[in-house]
Amino acid sequence: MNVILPETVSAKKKKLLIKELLQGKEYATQLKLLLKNPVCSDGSPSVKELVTNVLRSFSETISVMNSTEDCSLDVNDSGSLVEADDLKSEDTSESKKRLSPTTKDRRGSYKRRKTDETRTIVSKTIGDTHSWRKYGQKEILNSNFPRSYFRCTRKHDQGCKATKQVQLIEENPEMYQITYIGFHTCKSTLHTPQMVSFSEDTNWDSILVNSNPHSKEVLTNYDQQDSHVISSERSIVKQEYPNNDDSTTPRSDVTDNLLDPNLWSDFKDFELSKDIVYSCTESQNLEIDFGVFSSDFSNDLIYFDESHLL
DNA sequence: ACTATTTGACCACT
DNA sequence: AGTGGTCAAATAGT
Repeated sequence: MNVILPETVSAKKKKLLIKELLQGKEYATQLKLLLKNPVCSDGSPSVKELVTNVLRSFSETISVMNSTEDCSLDVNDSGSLVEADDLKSEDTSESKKRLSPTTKDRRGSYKRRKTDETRTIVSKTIGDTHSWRKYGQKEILNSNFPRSYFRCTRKHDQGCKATKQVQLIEENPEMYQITYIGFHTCKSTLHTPQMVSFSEDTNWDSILVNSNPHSKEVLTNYDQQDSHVISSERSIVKQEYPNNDDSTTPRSDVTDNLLDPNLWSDFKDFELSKDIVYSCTESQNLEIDFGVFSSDFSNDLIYFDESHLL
């Protein structure tokens, strides 16, 4: 495990993060012992309780790390943190709308953000609780489906840098691969981002987490009716759907399916939802590598390489 | 040179 | 009027 905390993370937060990680490690250790010696009826916590605690610790940790965003911080091109307000001041919408005759047309003058945080999900729908504006569509080489580019509608008034790219998956045109780039710094969200929470009623048999330092992909499956198969090389998902009559009409344009309030009412950037495959890459604020953490609940196997912790 | 990504202008819809 | 899609053009990256 390789956690690099930036200078801008306060000592208090660092303390909190370390506390949570240590707690999670403790729970994982207990779990390991319990799995080694399953006949323990001495009042020690159950596997379910321990797994809940481990996941809660991770969720809490990531929530705290994400909360650095709340300080209106963002990352500029050189990788250093800047105030979101500064971004706002340099990008006022109305002043740019009409170019003066002397102003050069700045179309295409952009900086490609190679190191921004990206999260890739696979979903049947492309809508979410954020408001997006489509700004481009392009035929992509070696793909039958065009890629659509969306930006946050708050980009100009709040300097929100979040963008997403949507593309139908070649191997499964029923599913969209959605790549979120950058975090929302706008205040258009309905509630504060929250990590996935696991209740006592969580169906553990239906959850599979498989992550390694190379693929960094997390597959979640809350719906037992669905069957996901994922390749760690690419985000390919093969899925059997619940009876769905419109499955015979492939969608060629992602705008057909922008908003589905019922399906997406609970979806936020960092919330796991039904039918979603998450693939997280590098973080702009924190460089996190959870090392080797794999679990197979069906076989009662769990492996967490804690040597990476130190 | 080529592809991917973004911009700004324009337009349709509500 | 506000919102959001389309599209040609500009530019970054390889």
